[in-house]
Amino acid sequence: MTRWEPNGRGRLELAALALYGERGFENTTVAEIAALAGLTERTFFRHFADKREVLFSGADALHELLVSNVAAAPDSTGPIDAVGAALEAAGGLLQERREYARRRAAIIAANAELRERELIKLASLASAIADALRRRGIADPAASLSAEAGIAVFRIAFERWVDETNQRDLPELIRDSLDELKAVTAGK
Amino acid sequence: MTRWEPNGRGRLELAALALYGERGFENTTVAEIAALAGLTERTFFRHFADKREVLFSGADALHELLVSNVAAAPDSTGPIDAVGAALEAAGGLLQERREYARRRAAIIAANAELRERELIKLASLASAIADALRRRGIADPAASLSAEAGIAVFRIAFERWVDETNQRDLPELIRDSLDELKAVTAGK
DNA sequence: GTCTATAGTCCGATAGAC
DNA sequence: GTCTATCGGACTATAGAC
Repeated sequence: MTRWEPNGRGRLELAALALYGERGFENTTVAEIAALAGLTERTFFRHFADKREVLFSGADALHELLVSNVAAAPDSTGPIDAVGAALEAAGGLLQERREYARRRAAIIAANAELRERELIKLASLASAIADALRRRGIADPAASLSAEAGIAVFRIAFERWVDETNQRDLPELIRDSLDELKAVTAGK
Repeated sequence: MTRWEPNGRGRLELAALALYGERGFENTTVAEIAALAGLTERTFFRHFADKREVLFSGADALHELLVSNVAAAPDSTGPIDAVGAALEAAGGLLQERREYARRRAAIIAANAELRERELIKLASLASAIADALRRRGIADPAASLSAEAGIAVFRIAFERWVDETNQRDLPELIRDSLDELKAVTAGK
């Protein structure tokens, strides 16, 4: 027997997702999330640096997956395609949790502070991808540009994916989005 | 004679820049900024929605300049080049206020909350540019991608520009950065 | 686990410009 | 009179200090 119910962190994440979804991020207090998870406010802040971070702790796994996939691409693959392939693989994982991803996306889209946090997470992702490209021998600014362009491609594909009307899979949308970027920059 | 010194808003902006620069964003209270400007905390929040916004109110002018420049490009110009030309023109304006721009950039770079705010401003800029492209008859996702890619190009050029060691002008760096993106997406 | 500083909101009051 | 800029004080919640 343990003194506490297990997985307090996970319970806090679930409680936050539920309350943010029901009544919105702004109309939810940390005390309410903690109470729903059977914990105290203080414990919430031990697990998460702030009220927003509770929605973003899963991002680390995605982060590492992307970096290792960029590193694992064949030597002959150019930077933008190495990034594209890594994004498609990550998109495959998100595809499997589509309902969760869409609920979370709706919560974030509804609040400016959460959108800010999401953008800085994506920026740090771009920075990590650029590092991985540099380790492949790609010089700057090509490394930074490929990473940033890749993130832009991902964002636009993701937006289309969460659109109710769109039934296509995320990896497919990512591939199309990258192709479209190539067409645009080629002056088509 | 007026009851108040004129231009309270401008005084608040100057006071904030000075204090954020001296002691950092986190170690500055709104009350201190207001006191330095000869106003009260309450008045600060009438002008600016929050403590960060005081650094970003100049962004609106840049916003409109970019949108009108995208709209003004010749019909024959493709989307990515219309965006590129608009960014170069905006870069020319920043070039004229280099010292101010660099002081402000250093303050923002030193604080995560300020970086978040900057990213969301750039995202809204990208969205406005995409709108302008759509008004030129560019369909999505080409419009969104051109706008987002343009912002990525701008960010990377701007980073290089604020680098002490780099003596090149911002418009020139923007042009180079766009050329580099074209090379990367062409598979070079 | 308690205490506290500070961001940010709300209601209202006041004073000058037009 | 209307409009706009200022100030006062009380209030809640976040987030960090102790």
